[in-house]
Amino acid sequence: MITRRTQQRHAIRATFENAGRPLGPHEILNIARDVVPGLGIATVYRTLKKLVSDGELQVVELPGAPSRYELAGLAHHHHFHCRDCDRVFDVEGCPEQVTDYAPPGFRTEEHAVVLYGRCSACATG
Amino acid sequence: MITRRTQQRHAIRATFENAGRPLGPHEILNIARDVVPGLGIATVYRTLKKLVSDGELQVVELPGAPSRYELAGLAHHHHFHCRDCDRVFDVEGCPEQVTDYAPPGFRTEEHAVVLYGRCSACATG
DNA sequence: GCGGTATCGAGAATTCAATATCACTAAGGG
DNA sequence: CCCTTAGTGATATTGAATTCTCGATACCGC
Repeated sequence: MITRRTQQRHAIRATFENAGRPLGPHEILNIARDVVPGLGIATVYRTLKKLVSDGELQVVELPGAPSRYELAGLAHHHHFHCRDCDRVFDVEGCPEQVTDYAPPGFRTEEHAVVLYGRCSACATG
Repeated sequence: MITRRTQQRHAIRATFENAGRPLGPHEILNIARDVVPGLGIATVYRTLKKLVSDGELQVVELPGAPSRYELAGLAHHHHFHCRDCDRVFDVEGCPEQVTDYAPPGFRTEEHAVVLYGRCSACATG
């Protein structure tokens, strides 16, 4: 099964490289359609799935919201979810001692921090 | 619209008071059925909705998982999600400075921390 | 260029949490 | 105890995200 280099896949990859933040399927669709007008949502999902299983992208799950996707291999970071525009942004820095908060006997393997509020664009308006 | 005191509603309330941790609809169903054998999932959802709008319960949203519910009015805290048994537990303590991590210009209003790993029961086995 | 086939696009289908429907049950005031 | 009706249980339905189907398209090795 040879992997071909299609416009669609290229446009989706480029979308992530330009965005610099996690993107949802419909965000990707809207942005990548500027490059590939006929792009369909099925192709977006198909491509996301492939890029994730190829290790190029990572799934970003958030409370009460559909998954976002971001480039794999980024340094450990967390996320900011804007309540106005629903966009998600990366947040640098990490309260590493959070793992100590687990009750006695619990084995903590990972953690996630999500901030909620208004992004700079929405806080201004 | 008079509110009646039914066995079902009482059993569901008692379930939360005994659990001491956030519960999902099916967890509630299973536990409360020990008291009210015929209990149906529709009643669980109906009752949860009512108790939330009455301010008795709060919704706990978690990444990539159906909502849990917990008693309202608890002190600020966070959550631990066990990857083995899928149960959620409360975690005391809070890295308050996390809100400072937001990028410049962002207005942070709230935050959530979720720990992942094995709860004490699952870590032992 | 040609051909084989990976990939695409549109729409149908699936999944699963959550809600609605409706005939039946039972809480509780009189 | 009786009657009204809030509440219940089983099941159908919804809604949103995601996946599948299938005929059409376009990579790319030859």
